[in-house]
Amino acid sequence: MDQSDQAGGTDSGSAAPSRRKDARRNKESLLEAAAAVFVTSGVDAPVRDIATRAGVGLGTLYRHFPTRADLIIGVYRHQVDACAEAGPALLAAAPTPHAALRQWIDLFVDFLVTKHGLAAVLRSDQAGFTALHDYFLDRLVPVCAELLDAAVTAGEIRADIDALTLMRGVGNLCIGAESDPDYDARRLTHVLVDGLHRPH
Amino acid sequence: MDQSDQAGGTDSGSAAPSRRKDARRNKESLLEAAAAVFVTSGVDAPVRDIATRAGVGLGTLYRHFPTRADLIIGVYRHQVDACAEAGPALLAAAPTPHAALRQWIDLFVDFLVTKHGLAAVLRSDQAGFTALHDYFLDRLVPVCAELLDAAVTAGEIRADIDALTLMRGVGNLCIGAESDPDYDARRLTHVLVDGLHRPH
DNA sequence: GCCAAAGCGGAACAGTGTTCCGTATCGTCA
DNA sequence: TGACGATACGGAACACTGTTCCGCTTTGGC
Repeated sequence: MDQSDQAGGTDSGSAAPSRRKDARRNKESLLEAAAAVFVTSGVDAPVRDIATRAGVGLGTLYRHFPTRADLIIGVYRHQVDACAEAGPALLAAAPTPHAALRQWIDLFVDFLVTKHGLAAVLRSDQAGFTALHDYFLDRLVPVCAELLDAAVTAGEIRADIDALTLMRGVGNLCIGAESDPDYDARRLTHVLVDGLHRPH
Repeated sequence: MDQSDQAGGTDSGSAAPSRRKDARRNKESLLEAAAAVFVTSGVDAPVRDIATRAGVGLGTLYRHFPTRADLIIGVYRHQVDACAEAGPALLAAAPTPHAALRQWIDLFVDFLVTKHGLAAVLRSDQAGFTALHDYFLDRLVPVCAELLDAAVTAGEIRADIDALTLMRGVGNLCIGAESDPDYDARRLTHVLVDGLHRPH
């Protein structure tokens, strides 16, 4: 897992990196610790565990990441961005837009099901998680919309499901997949995507 | 909402109703209070709220319902049973097994999306919720399997999705539907069920 | 080296689930 | 009817978690 410059340059809009070296180092430690703890205990892991592993106090954690969502975004931003960027490439390479959509959704599903509890928390209505929700949606929905539009234009699929709804559906289908070998989220998302096909 | 004899006769396997009138009355009060609180605050409502509304102590609540899942089952048992019983009737009445399946799933979806947070907790991996999970599955999966089998036998749908997987998928698609008017769980489940159609 | 600004740590608070046990109530039997 | 054992009651107390707050420390610029 690589998040070597989360605290650094490419922050989209948020606060500039601190001038103080210790602050930058702590933020880095927190991201590393969070990534490790997320793997073992899921994204719901106690905040204290993360602070302890990072060797910082709770106040420090909360200053750098006011909500758990900020921490999760920090840890997974790179992977989400990579997924977003894969969309146009797939569209160019795949035989049909529908095939591209299917492959892109596979990518998204693979990402989600390997992050213990992420799909669930993405769906959470708890206050404070809207930032997480919004980040994922801002980044991925436009890509999904592009693929969807292409498939609609090609006459491959029905037009009454918008990108947001589809993304939420796919995200929901991934909930719990990581902790239950009998539940095949990938196959179900395939069925869902198949169901988009124009009835004829 | 009617749960007038939850404490009474048709308990499948669990403890016999208490000989003491106060105990029976308290159990009844708790079910009523829980039903009311679930409507306003969701199935995640604080246990204390339920005990307070029922006018009993926490110990009493926990004695009658050792886990939140037991309480939820108590409150919704009748509706789950009704849904289960509707399956064969639909199969007999609908023009095709696939149509029956679709209607039955609509029934299930309507039930879930009107119970604030139920779908989410159904999917929860937290210890103690397995009883809830199991109750729903024990009751509904056989019905779903019957509908599914009929549709497969009729050659209407693919055979590689089992009832359990489908039920989980549908349940997942319902998560969050009650709190977000833009998310159309019913339509998505239709797409999913459409996707079951044999590719030709 | 000095100092204001920035950041740090963790105690303290608040909300929740869960346990436990002294006390009150019930149903029964003499 | 009165007494007695079984049953159930209530809520204080504990454990765990998220979140806030503030006195103290460290840093970087002068």
